[in-house]
Amino acid sequence: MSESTAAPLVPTTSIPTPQTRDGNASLRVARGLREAIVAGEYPPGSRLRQEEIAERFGASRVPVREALKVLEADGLITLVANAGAWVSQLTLAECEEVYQTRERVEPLLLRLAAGSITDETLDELDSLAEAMVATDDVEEFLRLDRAFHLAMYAGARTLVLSDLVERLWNSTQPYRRAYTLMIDAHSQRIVHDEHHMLVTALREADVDSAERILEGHIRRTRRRLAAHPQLFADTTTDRPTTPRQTTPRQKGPSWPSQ
Amino acid sequence: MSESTAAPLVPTTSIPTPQTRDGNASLRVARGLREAIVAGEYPPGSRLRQEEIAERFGASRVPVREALKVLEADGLITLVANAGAWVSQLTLAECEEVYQTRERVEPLLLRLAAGSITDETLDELDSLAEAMVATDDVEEFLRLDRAFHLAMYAGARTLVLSDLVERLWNSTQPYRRAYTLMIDAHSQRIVHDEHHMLVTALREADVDSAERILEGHIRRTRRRLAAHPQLFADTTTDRPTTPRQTTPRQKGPSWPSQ
DNA sequence: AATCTTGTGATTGGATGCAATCCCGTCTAC
DNA sequence: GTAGACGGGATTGCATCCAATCACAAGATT
Repeated sequence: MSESTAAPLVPTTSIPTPQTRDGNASLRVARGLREAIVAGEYPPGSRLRQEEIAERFGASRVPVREALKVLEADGLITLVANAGAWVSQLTLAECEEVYQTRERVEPLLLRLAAGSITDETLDELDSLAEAMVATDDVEEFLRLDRAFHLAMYAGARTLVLSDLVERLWNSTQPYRRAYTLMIDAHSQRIVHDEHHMLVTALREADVDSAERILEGHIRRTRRRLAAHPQLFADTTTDRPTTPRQTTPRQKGPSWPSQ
Repeated sequence: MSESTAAPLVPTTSIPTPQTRDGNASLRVARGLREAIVAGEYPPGSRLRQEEIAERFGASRVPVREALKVLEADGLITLVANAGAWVSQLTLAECEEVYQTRERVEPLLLRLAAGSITDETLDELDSLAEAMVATDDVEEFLRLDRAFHLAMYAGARTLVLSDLVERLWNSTQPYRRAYTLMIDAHSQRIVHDEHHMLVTALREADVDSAERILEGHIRRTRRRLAAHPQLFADTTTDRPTTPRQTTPRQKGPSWPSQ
């Protein structure tokens, strides 16, 4: 490239600041990497190399490391000092913990949001629930499910709580995906009924019922997940049978302790 | 490569690594700064300068920035791009949000911990509750209150949930402190009674009652806080009456949006 | 033959330096 | 007297560079 300039110094790869704009690089990396993990691009246990991520997002390793700290706090990845970063692997117990937390927290968020749910929102919820029945694409199903729940909560003028709920959703997304892949028609029908009952309760402005239905909905999902322990990291085997290839099954705790 | 090391270069400034040890600096900074904020050393609204923190903890600005990211995720501080970091200021609404979340989440954690509470723990809880009545030092009171609750939860073999509860405690600590300063004898007596009832319920292994008592305990504290809105940042005045001296009241949202 | 030791390559952690941006006191205009 | 503009100084954001640590493979010893 580039003989036009006599001085071959200054490599600069043509553009001086290709994407330094956009305000702040670490935010961009955190957002993008979070999306990629939630989308399943990096499955649980994947090793995340700083330089690879840096190159992918057109940044240096410094903002990447800041983003990794954020994602660790999100519970999405696990950092081990001087060793590296891995996408978090949840044990069944940890996943149930997150779901039990959701059972308590999401009904509250729904209550806080219920007041400002409009008729248009209710119609939108109905069509989302319908679309979930119609599709048989797993990714589409997951997207619709997430959209359904977040649409219910959209009216809440909260920051802390909606943030928390989104984190809880993100950290369990891989397991919802794995489970959805093996879901049967019967369970799918139940999910649909529960969603429909939720919209009905909301339409009648019966917040107490809506809370209870939502709690039961999450609890049933948790129970169904618990019936498939093979989806999770095994707690019994401390020494991994797989001698750690590119993905050391458990380099540190699957969830950072602090 | 090279010769047999005839050259005694290597300045090494006497001590090779004065405090590089200790594993990792950003963890040390995050821990120390969190303690300092929770201890009230930096009140809400304080500006946090990277270089000052770096010097305080004997590190450079890079690990400090990583620590700031972690504390932002904790909800303890608020980062604004290209502007700086401030200790988070909660509005009354945000503080109530956190308390409502605690009302739902802490009873669950108590339930999960209840199974492994020993008699010694119960005695310890009793003495902590007694000590709270005895003292009239605010900091001591806060420390004991925190110790009481965390001791109840100590037996829970959870990581996500206990982490979450600790974060919720930390982010509301300044307001508990401000409130405790103006607490009357009557309210203090109620707190003591609730703590005593909690221990009693736990001693009788009545988890359902314990959950309800704990929920009511937190709710009553929230109500008392709400009766003192002057403790919080004001939502009505968008332009701060105080023209921002060292502490710009609201540079961005008091809680990071993502 | 199995285990311990040693050394090399790869990866992470942290310090320094520089460009971009913002804060804030001061000045100007109405 | 109040609101807006402006420029110096301070502070943040990021890239590069170097040291420290770890993983892993080859060799030596019992």
